Amino acid sequence: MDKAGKVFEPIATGSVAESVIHQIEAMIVSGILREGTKLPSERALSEQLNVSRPKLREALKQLEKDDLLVVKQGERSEIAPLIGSAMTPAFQELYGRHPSALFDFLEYRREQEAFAAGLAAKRATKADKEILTEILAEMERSRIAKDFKAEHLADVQFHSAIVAASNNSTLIHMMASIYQLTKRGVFSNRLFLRTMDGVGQKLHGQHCNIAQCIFDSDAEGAAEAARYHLDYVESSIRAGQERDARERLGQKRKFMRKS
Amino acid sequence: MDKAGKVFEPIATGSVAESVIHQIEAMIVSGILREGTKLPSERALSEQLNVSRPKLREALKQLEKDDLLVVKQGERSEIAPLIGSAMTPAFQELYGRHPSALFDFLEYRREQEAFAAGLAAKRATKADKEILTEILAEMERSRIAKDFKAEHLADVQFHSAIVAASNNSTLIHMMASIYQLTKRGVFSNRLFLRTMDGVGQKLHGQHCNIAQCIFDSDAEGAAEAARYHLDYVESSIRAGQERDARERLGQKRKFMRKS
DNA sequence: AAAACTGGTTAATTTAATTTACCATGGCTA
DNA sequence: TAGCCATGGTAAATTAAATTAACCAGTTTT
Repeated sequence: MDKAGKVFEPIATGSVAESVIHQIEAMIVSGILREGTKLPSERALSEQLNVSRPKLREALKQLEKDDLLVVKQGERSEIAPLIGSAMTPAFQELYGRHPSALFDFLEYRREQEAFAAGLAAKRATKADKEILTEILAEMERSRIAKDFKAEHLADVQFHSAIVAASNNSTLIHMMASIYQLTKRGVFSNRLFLRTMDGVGQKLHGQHCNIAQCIFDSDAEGAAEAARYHLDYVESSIRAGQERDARERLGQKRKFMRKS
Repeated sequence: MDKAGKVFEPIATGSVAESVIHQIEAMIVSGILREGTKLPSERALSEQLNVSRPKLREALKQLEKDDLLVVKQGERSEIAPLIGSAMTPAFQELYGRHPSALFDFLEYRREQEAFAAGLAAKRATKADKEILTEILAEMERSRIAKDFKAEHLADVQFHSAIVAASNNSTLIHMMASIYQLTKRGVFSNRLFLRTMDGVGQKLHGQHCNIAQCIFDSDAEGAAEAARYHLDYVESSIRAGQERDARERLGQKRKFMRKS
């Protein structure tokens, strides 16, 4: 039995603090705990985890040390910033002004969101679908109220929720970085507002179609609907720009006739 | 954050004894610890597992309680019998005498071993392949020495090793029950001896072919070779039975001419 | 401004595990 | 056949890990 006697491995029951760290890290990676999310109080959290407060604090201290948590006395701990930026602030400024950058950006988004929509159609949970339904309702509310800022925010939340429903942590993270550009208004909001103006109803229909394909677990349909939507957004922006150019020419002609 | 605050799960670091039980049970299910295998002494095992002897004993006592371990003072603990019998002793006796039962048995074995050979071709480890090579050599040795008992045992070991290399615990267990019938001589050894007589060289070649397909990771080839082998065994047994029947008729004719 | 919430610290206590010593049984060898 | 050596069996003392409880300091809310 000497031969078989060497097949056992040392038992390694992790410490309480290690187990806590492991669970919180897993929740960060899977997107359940996003950057900025505040944790419950230490007392509440130790109760939920069924561990003592000193041991919980040991774990939280380690997470703070690893730059995953921000801890301040008197305030609840919160998840640290997780998203780096693919662009420096200076490049973001230039990128936002560069005319064709917007279309490159839309092209990239189109492919990523088609991918995400396909995955979401396969993997979305009941909770994911309810979130999508709520955001769609909020978009419609803010569109009717002509609250463009709220409508724009809801639009980003909608696309972000689809990516979340893909349950692919790498895609979630990389797209969060992309959506941050949109949230910050790297591209002039005027471009988006022109797109929305007059075609909001149609865009809403497309959003509903994407969601319906996800609800129906139609992966190909969801990917195609997402691709179609982003194509439509791009062509609307192009049409708006061309309309602007024609109006500028018309104003110039009118001015020349007066003199 | 009240909503998100309910997403943490209680930490459950298992006790030392629970971890030991878990590891040993996993080794039983995966076939590493077979029935009859003796464990290292408690002192050696506690050293390998890096746990205290009292805690190890606590785990072993629970395994004994679950009928997975046999513990006797002064002797090393051993894995308890794990294989139940699909047949009662009375039915085994009848089954062994029933003429067509042998062919039903071979038919069942043929399909199971083709399945196992295919899996083994995909999954066999280096250790699995070495074991097969060793058993093939032992079979050849005992065939040349005309040690039929040893040859028969090696044959069962060969087929059992293929099943083990499939790494499918359910298949391993169910086939262990089947091979036990063979080991016990449920079917008259005379049938098998007649098969071996005169065709041993050919059967050996088939064994080598099966093994070679497994070494080559040829799943389809391995399954086909296994199926062909069991077909050949069956047809050899049938031929032997027909030869016996003709000899009995010839003896009767000879006796009638004398009177 | 006081109360209530939060994080921050530490000593006392409890629990789980380890260490150590010894007993009982069985097999092997001189 | 007795002694030795292996094994499993038992239990008390010690150590390590975790919990409990109490209190302090900062921030937010009423």
